[in-house]
Amino acid sequence: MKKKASPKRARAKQKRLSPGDRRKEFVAKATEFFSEEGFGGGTRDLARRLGVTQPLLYRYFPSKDDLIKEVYRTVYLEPLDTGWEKHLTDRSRPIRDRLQEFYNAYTKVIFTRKWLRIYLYSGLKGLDINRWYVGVVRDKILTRIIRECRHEAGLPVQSKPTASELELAWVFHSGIFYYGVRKYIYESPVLEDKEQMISDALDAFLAGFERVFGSAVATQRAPVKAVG
Amino acid sequence: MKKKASPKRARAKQKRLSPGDRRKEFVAKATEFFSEEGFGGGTRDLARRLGVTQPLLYRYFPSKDDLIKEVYRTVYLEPLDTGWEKHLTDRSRPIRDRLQEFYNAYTKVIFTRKWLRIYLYSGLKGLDINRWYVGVVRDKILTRIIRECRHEAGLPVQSKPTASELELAWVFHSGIFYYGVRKYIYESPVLEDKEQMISDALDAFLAGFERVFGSAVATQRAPVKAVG
DNA sequence: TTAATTAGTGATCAGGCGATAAACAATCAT
DNA sequence: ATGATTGTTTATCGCCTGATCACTAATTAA
Repeated sequence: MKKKASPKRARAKQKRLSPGDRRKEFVAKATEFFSEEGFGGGTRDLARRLGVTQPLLYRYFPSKDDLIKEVYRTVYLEPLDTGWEKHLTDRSRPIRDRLQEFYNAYTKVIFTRKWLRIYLYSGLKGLDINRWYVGVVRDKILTRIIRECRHEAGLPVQSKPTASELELAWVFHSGIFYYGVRKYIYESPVLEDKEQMISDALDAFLAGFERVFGSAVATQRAPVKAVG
Repeated sequence: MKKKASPKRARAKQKRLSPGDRRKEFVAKATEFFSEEGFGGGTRDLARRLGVTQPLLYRYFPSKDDLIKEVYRTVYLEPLDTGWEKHLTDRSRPIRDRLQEFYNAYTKVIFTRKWLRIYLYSGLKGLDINRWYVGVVRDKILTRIIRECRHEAGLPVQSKPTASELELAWVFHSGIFYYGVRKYIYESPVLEDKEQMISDALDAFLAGFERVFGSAVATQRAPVKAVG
């Protein structure tokens, strides 16, 4: 329903964007901004970074806190599009390959300075969304991993994971997670080959799981890691 | 000017402490305060918590930032009095026992809400003292652990740890560390028995180290964990 | 073209912040 | 006691913060 195309000449100072795009742009840049400055960062500095004036933020978000909540939402939902279960539960493939691929994909999403910082900031705030995410990791990832490990070790897979099993899975998972923290937040030197780190951690976890929880009969081991 | 007739009752309002004790008290309570509120917490709120007025802080510390630095110093030096090497390098005892005892003692110090929060806050700020601490953990703890693991596995112990060895040790260490984060910061339910968590993590780490780096000959295993 | 609508801005407010100076009050040397 | 010293408070300053309002300018509907 465009009557005339004449005014779409290249405006030197094209300020006006469609509301939807503007909002998305604000949230995206605000995520970067707050991830660096922390959520104590000022709305004026944020607006400067966006190339607009500070009051404009309040046309799109009722308050700074609402903007922050939107930042949380987008950040926390980001890793959930990875297609977890597909990797984890396909029993036609060796469990080790499945876990390796899952953590390759998962860490590809969360191992960014932006994501990790927002995550830690919100964790320190004790937000509900953080608790929710921890629950998702436990129920959708770790519980599944344990079930697959049990299956592999010839143990019954029906019952819920024990606290000990869950804890070992958490320690494993957190160890991998913290690789990202060391690299992207502490900016500490790490083993450059991320996949080898995952591979070695997997060896330890799988061996440990079987040693601690495995039945006496099943003593088969995962294949030795491929040397690069 | 003033009437001395008034007795010195009701003088409990104003208390006078020696400067040294006052300072220590301020730093200690400031640590608690900042660990909860973050370092964006206001000096007025802090003073209220101390039971004094806000300007008094500036008689003891030139600025808020100086107070914060002192908080960092005390917090970061706290875990260094544990007597690490004593636990780790006494080869008359099994390596597993040494590691278990070391991590029992170490986590007894750092697994507090206060310590973990200050640590994470300072990590997000990218402070030098945080980098320094990471280096201490690497050089004084992980490097020693690797050396002991090599000794146990019949490998040469002279050369510096490889990047892969260090990484596996980091993943193990971080997994234990993050248990504290989950418990005291995320306030997520964890396995109540901390020492069993350490024990299981140790099983996995030792088994993993040997599997990944161990020579073909040394296949002896650590004793099975005691069932509770 | 014109009128209505809406993205974007300048000015500003109330409140909180870190920090300072001066007045006050408790202690100590004499 | 007296005065000097020093811990503590009251009052306040300048700055920055999140938020609001009236206004301008770009877009759209008629």
